[in-house]
Amino acid sequence: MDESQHNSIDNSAGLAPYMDGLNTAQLEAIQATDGPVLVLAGAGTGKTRVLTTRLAHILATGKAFPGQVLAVTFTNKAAQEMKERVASILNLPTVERWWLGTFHAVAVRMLRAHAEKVGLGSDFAIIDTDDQLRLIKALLKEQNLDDKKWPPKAVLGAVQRWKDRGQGPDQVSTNEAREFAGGRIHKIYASYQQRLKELNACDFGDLLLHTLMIFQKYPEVLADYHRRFHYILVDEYQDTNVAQYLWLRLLAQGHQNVCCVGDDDQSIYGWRGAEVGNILRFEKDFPGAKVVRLERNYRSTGRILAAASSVISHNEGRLGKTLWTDDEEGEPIRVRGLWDGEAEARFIGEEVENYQRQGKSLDSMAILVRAGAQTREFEERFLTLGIPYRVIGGARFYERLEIRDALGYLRLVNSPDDSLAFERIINTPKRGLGPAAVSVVHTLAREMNCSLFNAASEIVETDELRPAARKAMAGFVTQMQRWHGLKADMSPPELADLVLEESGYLEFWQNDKSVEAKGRVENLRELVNALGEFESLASFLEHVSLVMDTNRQQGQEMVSIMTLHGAKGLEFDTVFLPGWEEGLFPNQRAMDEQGLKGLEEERRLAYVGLTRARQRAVISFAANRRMHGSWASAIPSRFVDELPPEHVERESDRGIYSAPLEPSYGGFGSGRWQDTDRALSPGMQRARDYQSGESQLVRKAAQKISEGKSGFSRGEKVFHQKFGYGLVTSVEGERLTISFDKAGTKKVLSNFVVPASQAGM
DNA sequence: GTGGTTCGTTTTTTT
DNA sequence: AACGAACCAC
Repeated sequence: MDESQHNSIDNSAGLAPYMDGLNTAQLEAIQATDGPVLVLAGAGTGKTRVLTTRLAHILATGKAFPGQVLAVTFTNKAAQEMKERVASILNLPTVERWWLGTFHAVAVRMLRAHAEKVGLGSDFAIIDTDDQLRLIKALLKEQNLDDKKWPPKAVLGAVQRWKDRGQGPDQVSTNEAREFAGGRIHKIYASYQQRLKELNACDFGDLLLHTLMIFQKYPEVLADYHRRFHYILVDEYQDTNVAQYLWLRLLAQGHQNVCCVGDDDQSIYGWRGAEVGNILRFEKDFPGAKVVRLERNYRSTGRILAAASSVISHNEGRLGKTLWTDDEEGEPIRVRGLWDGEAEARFIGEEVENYQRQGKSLDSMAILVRAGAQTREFEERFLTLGIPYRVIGGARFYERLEIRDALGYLRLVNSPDDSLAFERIINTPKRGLGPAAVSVVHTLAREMNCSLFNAASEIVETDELRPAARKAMAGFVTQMQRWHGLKADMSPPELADLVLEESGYLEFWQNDKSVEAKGRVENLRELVNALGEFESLASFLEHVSLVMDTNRQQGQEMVSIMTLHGAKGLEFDTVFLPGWEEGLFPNQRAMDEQGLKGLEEERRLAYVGLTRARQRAVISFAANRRMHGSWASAIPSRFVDELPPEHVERESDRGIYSAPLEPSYGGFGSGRWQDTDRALSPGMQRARDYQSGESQLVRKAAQKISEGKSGFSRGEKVFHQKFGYGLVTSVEGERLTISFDKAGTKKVLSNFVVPASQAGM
């Protein structure tokens, strides 16, 4: 334990008031303003405070003017919080023109200033995922690639991975390019970039990639930024991808005053290109770097920290931190086994009510799940119990269908040459301009080398379209021209109102009788309202594509339900962690695709989940879970095993991992099948332990014996306690696919099944 | 061109 | 189970 972190530094040494109450390590991180600094900030160690105070300190001591500091974050929320806190420390009214924002917001500002260097106009559009997919689809078709074999999503994924790594089409090695469909996907990448250029558009990855290219190709531009930025601050450094890393490294070469804050144990975005390596390598990248560890935790009880530390200690290749707290030990971690997902939801519902009866606020409780789909069970349960809840994450405001459509209109009104917007709304609502009509416009646009809108205005003068379509198209073109003409004379909200009204889009939803239509109309109104705060349509559109947040609706006390990923950076008194089952968490797919790397990232997710808790954590798992429609048996997560037993209180429902006491399923089964000589798997043994309380030692021994195969083979006749007799149709390690005589085909773990010959023994 | 039906898929998410 | 995409029939 680092004694120095015990004591807060008092103010007698003449420290500025904003330094009050900081511990030694925090102070060190703040005061080491010059030269490279890596702050390893464990969960709950006051990371944000350090970051904001450091920035305030640099400004307050006159080391730099606001315009000379670059501060980057990953989310708008983090950027916003930082702005507010720094402004409040320094008592400043505004931080508007500061270089403080997300990587993308900062990059777009740089890119607008130098767009011509990568062949774009400074008014380039920023496209969303929908547009990206439509582009990719069109290109696949053009190149005659089968989109069954090469799903647009996967192709886009490959493109994004290249971009995450800072590689434009020209930088991808020939070898690697050939790996994907013999180079055809790489060809798609090249034409995708070409198309974007023609459309005067960028995707999110481009914002960084293009600025990176500019830095590399135009040393004078980079030198200019070097002169400008005396200090650089980076939040959540463990989440940076290669492109962001290169981008930062180039910028930091100027004054070398770069401070990166992060936690390698909380790196949970590897699947979208984040490289833990960036943070692990910091000292090599910046020789002479100072490394400050923040290890004193101000958030959680001792037992929660012990549990989190114990789990994460199973990872290799960590920089290593030891979190400690002055707080009390607190309550033990509760671990509860339940029969199935429904029972789990019932249990958590009851516990929420219990805690609520004890006077705990619903706001202080959260349920953190591995996958978004898991939220449903809890929602249903809470609905019947009447417990108010909010699901955090899900569809963001500007990702909603009606908002994207409306934005399509606004984009087109703003710049009629935005062909992606044109494509999106030309037949929304239905105007009788389907794929056939659009394809005619496409062809002409390509011939004339002009935008779709231009082509459409030409085409209505000809008889290339059938009369009905021609009339519809002419009407649309005329309307659009009128709206575009009104742009200069109307305020953004007035114009938006008019467009949504006259286009019939609003009416379309007003007439819709589905349940969600009403909400959609409201969302559209909200969009119009949001426009009120902007000078021009263009500035609003930029805001919406980069920044627009959706944290609305508060007031009533509610339990939060969200994914573990969504919970990063948040904290709650009580945290429920359901679904700790092998396959679900750690997620099977993560392990299949990424192996040990995937498992370790899952483990970090467990660490993040546990460290969200201030007072208590309640972990649960179910023995049976319905997945993708069919039932599957489950065994407790290995992470359960990695918790320190002395800090855990196990509870388990009766009978979840043993056969029923009496033969109740069609008269089969004596309940003795578990006593056959077939050794138990680690997971099954873990499961059984929750019933019998066997010692860890015994269990470990059992693990050794049983590691590996299931012992069943294809074609074997087997018996299952619940599903009856069946035939094994495939074997993957412990996972069997069985075609049951009565219950249909199910995936079942081998532990739940005995050879048919042993049934009823 | 529209609307209904079947088939196939299914983590995590920001910008 | 549930959702979306693709396909087919009017």
